[in-house]
Amino acid sequence: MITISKENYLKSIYTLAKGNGNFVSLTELSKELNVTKSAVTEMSKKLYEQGCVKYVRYKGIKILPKGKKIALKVIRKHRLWELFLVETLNLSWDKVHLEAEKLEHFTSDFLIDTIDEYLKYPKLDPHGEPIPCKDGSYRYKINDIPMSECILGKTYKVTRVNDREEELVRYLSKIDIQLNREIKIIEKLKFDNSVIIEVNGVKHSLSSKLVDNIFLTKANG
Amino acid sequence: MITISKENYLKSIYTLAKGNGNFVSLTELSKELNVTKSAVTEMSKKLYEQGCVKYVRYKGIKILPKGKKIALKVIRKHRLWELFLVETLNLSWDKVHLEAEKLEHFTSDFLIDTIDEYLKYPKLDPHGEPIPCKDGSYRYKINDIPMSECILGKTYKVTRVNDREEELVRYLSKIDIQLNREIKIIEKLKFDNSVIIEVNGVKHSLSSKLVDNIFLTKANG
DNA sequence: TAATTAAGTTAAGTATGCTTAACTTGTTGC
DNA sequence: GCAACAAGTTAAGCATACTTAACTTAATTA
Ligand SMILES: [Mn+2]
Ligand SMILES: [Mn+2]
Ligand SMILES: [Mn+2]
Ligand SMILES: [Mn+2]
Repeated sequence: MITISKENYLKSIYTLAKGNGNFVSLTELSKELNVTKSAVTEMSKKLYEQGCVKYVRYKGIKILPKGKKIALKVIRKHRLWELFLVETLNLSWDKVHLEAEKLEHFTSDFLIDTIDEYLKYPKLDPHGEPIPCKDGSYRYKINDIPMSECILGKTYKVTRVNDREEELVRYLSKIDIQLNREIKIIEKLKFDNSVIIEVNGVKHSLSSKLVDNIFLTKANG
Repeated sequence: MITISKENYLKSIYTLAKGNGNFVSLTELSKELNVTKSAVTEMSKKLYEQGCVKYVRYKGIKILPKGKKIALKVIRKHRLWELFLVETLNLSWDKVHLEAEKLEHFTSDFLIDTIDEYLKYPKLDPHGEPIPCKDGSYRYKINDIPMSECILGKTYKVTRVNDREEELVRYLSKIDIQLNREIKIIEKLKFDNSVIIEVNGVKHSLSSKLVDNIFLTKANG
C-alpha cells in the first residue's frame, strides 16, 4: 500500500538525489521530512520490502524504478496544481506551493490529466521547475546554475527559484525578481557568501540563503 | 485536533440530521461511513470530549454549534470544488463528487474563498445542493420534495439530485435528466415503488432507488 | 591506532482509527 | 411481562507513523 507518507518519502528521496539514482543519507532525509532518523530507518525497510528503493544498512537509500514512477507522479501533480492555481485563480507564486503540497496526494490521475490538457501540456511550473509528463518523462531539460556559482560582472536570466519557503519567494517578488528577469552580478562577498546584484537598474544585496535558491543561465546566449 | 476522520463524522452527523439538531443513531452513522458500530462509539466519545457533539449513551449523537461550524466548512469546500471543477475543467456532474470528497479536507480557507470569489459566490452546486457561505449561513433555502412524493399527472422541475452514486447520476444524464428539466409524473407503481415519467416527450420507468434520489418542485408555480 | 563524533539502528512506547468477539441495554411484538 | 431482536458498548488487538532513549557502526582526526 502506498500511503501519503510513503509518497512524501519517495518524492524526497528522488529530489535529494537530484534525479540521478544516487544514494541518499537517512539523516538528510530525516531533515528534509522533519522526522527523526529512527522514523526514516523504519520507513526505509518498508519501502525496501515494497520494491520502491534499494536500502543498504548504514549506507543509505536509493530510488528504484517502481519508486521513481510514484515520485514522478506526485511531482507531476504538485507542479501542475501550482501552475493551475496561478493560471485560473491568479494566486501569487509564493502561495501555491503549500496548497499543492496537500493537493498532490488527493488528485486522481484522471483529474490531473484534465488539468494538464487544460493548461496545454505546459513544460514548467510557476517557479521554473519542469513538469513530468504522464509517462514519467520530462518535456524539458534543466540547464542552469545557482547564483552562488555565477561569474562577476556577467548578466544572467532567472530560470528557476526554490519554492519551498513562502517568505523567500515573496521577497523575490518584492525586489522585482521573477522568471526570465535579467540580473547582473555586481559583487560577490566572500566573508558571508552574499552577492550584490542589479535588477532593472536597482542594486540589491542578497544573503547566502537567497543566493543558493535562485538559478540562472547566461543571458543572450 | 480535528482530523480528516472527524471532519467526515461531523459532516455525516450534520447531513443525516438534515440540518436540524436532531439525534442521529450510531448504526445509521456506521452505515453512512462504512465503519463498524464500535468505531462510531469510540469516535462519538472523542467528538463529545472536544465539544463538537452531544453524546448520550444508548441514545445517539447530536451536533453542537462547534461541530456544525466544522461540518458546514467542509460541506462548503466540497460543493465549491464540485462546481469549480465543472466550470473550469468541464468535468461532468457525475465525476466531481468523488474528487471533492478528497479535496474538501486539503483546501485552505484562503483557497476556497478565492474559488468562491472566482465563481461569483454561487448559491448551488452542480447537483442543486446549496453552498454554505463563509460565515456558515446559506444563500439559498431548499424547498423541494423527492419524486416519490410527487402527485400523479402533475409536471415538476428537477431541482436537486443525490450525487453520491456516480452511476446513478450518469444514468440521469443518459435519459436527459438535468437540473431545471421539466418532468411529468405518468404513473406510480405501488408494488415496487417505481415511477413512470415523461422527459422531453420520452417515457422512462424509474426504479424506487432513483425515485428517492431525485428532488423536484412544482413547475410554473 | 585509538578516541571522538556523526550516522544509523533498535526497542519500547504513543496516538489515531480501525477491526472482531463478547457483552449489555433498549425496544417491540405477542 | 417477557422473549427475541436490534442497537449500542467494551475489550483486546492490529496497522500506520510517529516519538525518545539507548545502543551499534562508520568515519574522522589527533
Ligand atoms: Mn512546489
Ligand atoms: Mn514549484
Ligand atoms: Mn458531492
Ligand atoms: Mn454535489
